[in-house]
Amino acid sequence: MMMAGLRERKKEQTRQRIAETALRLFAEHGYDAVTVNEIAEAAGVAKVTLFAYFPSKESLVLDQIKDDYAAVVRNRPEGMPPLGALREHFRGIARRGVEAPVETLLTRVQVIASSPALLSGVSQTNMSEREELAAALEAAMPDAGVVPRLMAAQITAVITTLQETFFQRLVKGESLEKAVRLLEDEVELAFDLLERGLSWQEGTDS
Amino acid sequence: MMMAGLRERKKEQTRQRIAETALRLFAEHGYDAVTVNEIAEAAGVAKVTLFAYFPSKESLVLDQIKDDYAAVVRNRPEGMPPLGALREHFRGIARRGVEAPVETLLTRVQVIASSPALLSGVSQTNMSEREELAAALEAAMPDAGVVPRLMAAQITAVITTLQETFFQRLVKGESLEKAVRLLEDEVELAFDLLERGLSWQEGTDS
DNA sequence: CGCAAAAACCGTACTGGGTATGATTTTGTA
DNA sequence: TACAAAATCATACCCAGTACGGTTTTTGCG
Repeated sequence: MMMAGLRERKKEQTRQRIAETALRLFAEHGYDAVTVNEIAEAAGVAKVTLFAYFPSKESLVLDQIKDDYAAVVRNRPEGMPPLGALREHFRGIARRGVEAPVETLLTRVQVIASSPALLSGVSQTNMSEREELAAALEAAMPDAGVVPRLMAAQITAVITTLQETFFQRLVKGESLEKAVRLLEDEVELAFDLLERGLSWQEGTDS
Repeated sequence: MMMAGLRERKKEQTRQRIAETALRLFAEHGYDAVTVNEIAEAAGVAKVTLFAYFPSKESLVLDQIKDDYAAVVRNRPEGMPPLGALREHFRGIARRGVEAPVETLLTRVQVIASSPALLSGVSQTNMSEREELAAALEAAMPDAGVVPRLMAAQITAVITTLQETFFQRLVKGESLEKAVRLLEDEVELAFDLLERGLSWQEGTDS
């Protein structure tokens, strides 16, 4: 009868417990120094079960970090250019700061930043976002050759850089408020740069 | 007495043999289906020796694919803007086509394209190129905040896209000449886009 | 040449991520 | 209560990569 289940809730709970345990152990001893066996044991499950919930050790940390730029482009209001829609989207994100508890987020960022394997995983995620955005842009502007792909590459790269900068500041101990304020300005700057080109606003240097 | 050695030559030879053997086996049976043990055996060395020459299975294919954009920026002639120097650099690469034997190159590209692990490795390489370029740009235009990093991200992303497009055409059976001709045009287009912005030359679509 | 030191090489055994198998327990429902 | 589906598990396995300790090859030099 689809009771919308006790079962489901228990699964979600177990999943949560595994992820939390993993993050805690990683933060304590470092990503490489913790084995999945230890995580499983500490979370009270078997290794096999852990891998039934998470497809890899990386995914214990990187689960659900993927944003969906392509959807932003597809669902943009009539008459708004793709780039404008994306600018609005990130303006919104920057303005309302970060919703998740800062503590956990910060721990996660620190763990990621300290492990090459995880950083690589992040850039993998970015690459797949880029491909999806490229597909959405190609749909929005057909017969434009490589242009949509070039646009997608530039946009994704810029967004990634903004995120990196933001998180670096948090890791360095900057307050959330200040980091958010700086991010707001940089979102505008970055999209201006995208729209008007790198030769705009250089001035001093040749 | 630093005979500039027999030793050196033999090492280079062994290294070459390992890489060639690996590429051949990967092309025949697929990247995942070949174990490093098999490669080592086929190349007549021990697994340990293979890993003394190559730090990982991936590197058997991805060795030396890294370009050095940062150097292009650092060594640019007096008075030339960084972006102009990079444009010249890639114009040159496109014009003189590909120097390595097309056969081997094509095999390598096919193998890479067919393996997620290798694709991930490529994007890792791109990321480190991006960081180096960012450092060079920051040196070229100090006190510009995030701008150099944003530029580096955009430039690297665009170049990566051009490379991907080029190789995709080769894999699809396009002739080298035609692929090179298209690449030449796209280099110009891509750098125009970088310099003048995405809002330039859109026209049809809003 | 002969010989010692360095460097390359190798066999073996190990670690750790991830998977296959097949058995066992838990849970929703009749 | 009974039963089928789903979740969990112990175990054994595969493969990339490393540690260890020993053997062979190369080289510089007397």
